[in-house]
Amino acid sequence: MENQGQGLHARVLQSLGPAITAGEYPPGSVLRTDELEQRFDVSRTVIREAIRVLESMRLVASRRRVGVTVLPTEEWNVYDPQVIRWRLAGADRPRQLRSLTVLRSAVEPVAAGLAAHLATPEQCAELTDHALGMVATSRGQQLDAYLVHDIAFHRVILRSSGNEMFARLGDVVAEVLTGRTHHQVMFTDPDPAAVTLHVRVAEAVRERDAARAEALTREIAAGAMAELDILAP
Amino acid sequence: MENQGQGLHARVLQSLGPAITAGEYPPGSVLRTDELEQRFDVSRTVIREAIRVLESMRLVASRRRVGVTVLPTEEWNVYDPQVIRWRLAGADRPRQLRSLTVLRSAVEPVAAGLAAHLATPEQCAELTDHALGMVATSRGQQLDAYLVHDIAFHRVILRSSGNEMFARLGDVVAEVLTGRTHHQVMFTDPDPAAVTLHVRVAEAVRERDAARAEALTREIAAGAMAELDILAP
DNA sequence: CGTGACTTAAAAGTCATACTTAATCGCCGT
DNA sequence: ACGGCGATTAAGTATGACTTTTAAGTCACG
Repeated sequence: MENQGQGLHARVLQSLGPAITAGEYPPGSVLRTDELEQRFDVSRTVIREAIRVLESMRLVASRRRVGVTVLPTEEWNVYDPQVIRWRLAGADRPRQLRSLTVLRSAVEPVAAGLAAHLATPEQCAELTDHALGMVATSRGQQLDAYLVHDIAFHRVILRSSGNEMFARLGDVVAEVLTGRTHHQVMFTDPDPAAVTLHVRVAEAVRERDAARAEALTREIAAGAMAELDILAP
Repeated sequence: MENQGQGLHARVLQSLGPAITAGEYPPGSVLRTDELEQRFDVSRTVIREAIRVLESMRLVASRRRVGVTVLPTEEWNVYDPQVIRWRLAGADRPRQLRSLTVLRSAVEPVAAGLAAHLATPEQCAELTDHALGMVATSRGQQLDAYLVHDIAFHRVILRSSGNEMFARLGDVVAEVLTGRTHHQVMFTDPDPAAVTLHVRVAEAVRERDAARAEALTREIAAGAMAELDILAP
């Protein structure tokens, strides 16, 4: 029996998860375990484990005598990294990207303000390094190298905030930035204004100027929103 | 075989989840399925399903020949509502409450600003109703009634923002507010200043004044932070 | 003495099957 | 028309046999 993933349940999950989040099964649709058993040619055990996981993500609900019903979008655990990844890979990627960018615009400025208070000298150094890295790679089609620094920069900010909820958004930001680079203005170099803002945020944090760090990060966020044509107040 | 919950796997989950998030099993500890089988007196099937769910929450990782190892805190899906509930019920409730309050302070002002743009007339009405409800119940030990309006108010703001990520934080805010009422200043009536701020937020949203709605909500958040002695910039 | 290839065994993963439980549907009687 | 009651269906649970991965121990060889 050949296997490709890290377990059969994972394989089933990687098939059902994207399908559900993509809306292939509209809310209210019913899946039956024995049907899935046949479709994936695996045992009951495997299907049930996959279902349990989908259930914990609130993508589906399992009820006796009726089957596994797909839940409406409002029920989904949209903060589950797995769900985020599936949705970003699927059809409503644009919508998802907007949602996440708005979330970023709320969180990152506050995180930067906290980082200005709490960042260790090492973190300040990392921040500066990556900001300078962004400058160095901001011209001449080095978008991938630029992206690495950009992601790292925002990750450090979020981690330095000392708030675990913020820190855990690092992956989300990484996905958003990656998505942006690879699916939008692939050809043009990054906006020089944005690059400068990053350098100045690093400065502000180093100088423990929370208000300035926050304000500057808010400008970066505004830029990101503008790129996606999101209404900016 | 007697059952109390909605399924045996749920019962196991409700026992293991809180234990792990409370730090009863330090990171790196190993659980073996057959040991758990005996401990809970259930079949492998049930244990495995519970493990799969814990795994999807990144509380544990299962590896062959070694067992189910508890992951360090940084790995946990701290946005999973279930995980949040477990942690709020456990030992590091205070820490968790702080993290969540900081998150609120970042998100809610932005949500309020968006709500000012997007709230429907019905939502504006709900907002006003609940704000007035807060006023009406703000004096004379009617804390439970007050709490209901407070929660509803913040829920409407988050939903009106038109951002699904924000909307899904409604439950979190509800937990935080409930926790605050039931575990802190249970005896004193709510701060009149906070009550007034809610009324004014409702006004600002109704008048489509995004900047004012955001600023006022920021004041509410600052108050919540102050209650928990969180450094305010 | 070290190192690399080989063996072993422990624990998770999978499967098949039998059985239990709960809830929906429809029949039947009032 | 309606309400209860049994039949039926699909999920839930239990169990035992078997497979796969892999840490760890062993042994021979350099």
